[in-house]
Amino acid sequence: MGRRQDLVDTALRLFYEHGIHAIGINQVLQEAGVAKQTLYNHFESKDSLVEAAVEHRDNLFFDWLETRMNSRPAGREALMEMFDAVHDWFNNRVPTLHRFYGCFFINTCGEYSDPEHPVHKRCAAHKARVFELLKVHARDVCSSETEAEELANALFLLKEGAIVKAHVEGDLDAALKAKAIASRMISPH
Amino acid sequence: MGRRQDLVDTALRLFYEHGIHAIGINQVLQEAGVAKQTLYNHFESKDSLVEAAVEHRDNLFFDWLETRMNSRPAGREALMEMFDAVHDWFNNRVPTLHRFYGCFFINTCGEYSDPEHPVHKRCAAHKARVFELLKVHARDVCSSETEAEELANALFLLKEGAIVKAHVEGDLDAALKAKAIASRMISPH
DNA sequence: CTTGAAGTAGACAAGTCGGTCTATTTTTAA
DNA sequence: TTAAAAATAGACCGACTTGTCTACTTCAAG
Repeated sequence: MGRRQDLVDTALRLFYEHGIHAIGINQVLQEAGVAKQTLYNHFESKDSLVEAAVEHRDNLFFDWLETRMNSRPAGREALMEMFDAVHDWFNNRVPTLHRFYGCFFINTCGEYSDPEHPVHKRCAAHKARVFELLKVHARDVCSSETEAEELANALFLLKEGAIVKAHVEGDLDAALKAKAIASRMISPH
Repeated sequence: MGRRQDLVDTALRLFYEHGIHAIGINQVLQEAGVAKQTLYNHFESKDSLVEAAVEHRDNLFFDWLETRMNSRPAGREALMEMFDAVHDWFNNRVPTLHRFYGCFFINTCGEYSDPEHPVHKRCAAHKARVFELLKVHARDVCSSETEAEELANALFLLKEGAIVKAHVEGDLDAALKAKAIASRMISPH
């Protein structure tokens, strides 16, 4: 599989579960079974490993969500599928995404609050990417671009809110509640 | 003001801006201008200082929000005021809450993912408290308890989503967008 | 078979971590 | 005024931090 990917996989898993500053490079190396020099052969610093982990998570998450939404008929059903998908995620039915510890990008921005930091920017880029995916599907049920933008925004806020509620409060049904609210927003009823 | 409160204030400010694991006890001491032994006189460990900081932020935030909502006529206007309040927060017009770095409780749960950890529990308790506040005001515009619960839930998700969008993506109008969506949910139009 | 790249273990550096301890000074109250 | 309480500076502890360096091994391609 390659040492580099081993490092990124292990780093992501540990960073996601415990936060980035709580995890030392030595722990990543030990759990990945890789020598220290190999890490600094592939990455110039811990920060660049962090960036790689964020990028990896971006692809992992986005591809999964896109596939799930595209697996349903275009329009209303595809949009609703997003909530079913994150519901599965919250309830640990998506091994690809690891156990649920909230949103890795939200958590990471909590540790990199400076919006100009490369890591923060990458997290923002991920959210923008997901928002675009939502907009694509929103257009299928809206008669104008403005309307699609507004619907995508509403669904996005509900989804983010559900992630937070599920993680902070441990509400495993947060996604279903968000879905019920979203359902009323998408015509036709 | 008391050394204890100096420590809690300083710790909260630093934890909020940089994350908890990124801030060492020595930095808190230096910026608070307090000796190390004094800290361990008031707190038995860093973790208990963290708990105190979370508790302090809970009161700071809740009292502020409650006051703002209660300053408006009961019902629809009080509910809408929540979005204006967080809009001011996002745009750094609430000195009490410091500069905006997202939600301290969400960020903190990103570093304390174990739901049984006292710090995580305190964050969950804060969110539950805010939810109850929302429910109180939702009852004023709803004809049944079930309806009030559902409305409060929708507004809560929109608010949490807006916080995330404002912080991660730097969208300073996220609260106003959430408000527009919420507005359509509250009868009478 | 050889050569060079890639990986290994582990010592090492310079600094920080949370936390303890001592010895001294300041503050508070009787 | 005096005695107790609280705060101070700073040494110290062992463990851990990111990152560098050396010396040795594994492995693949020509």
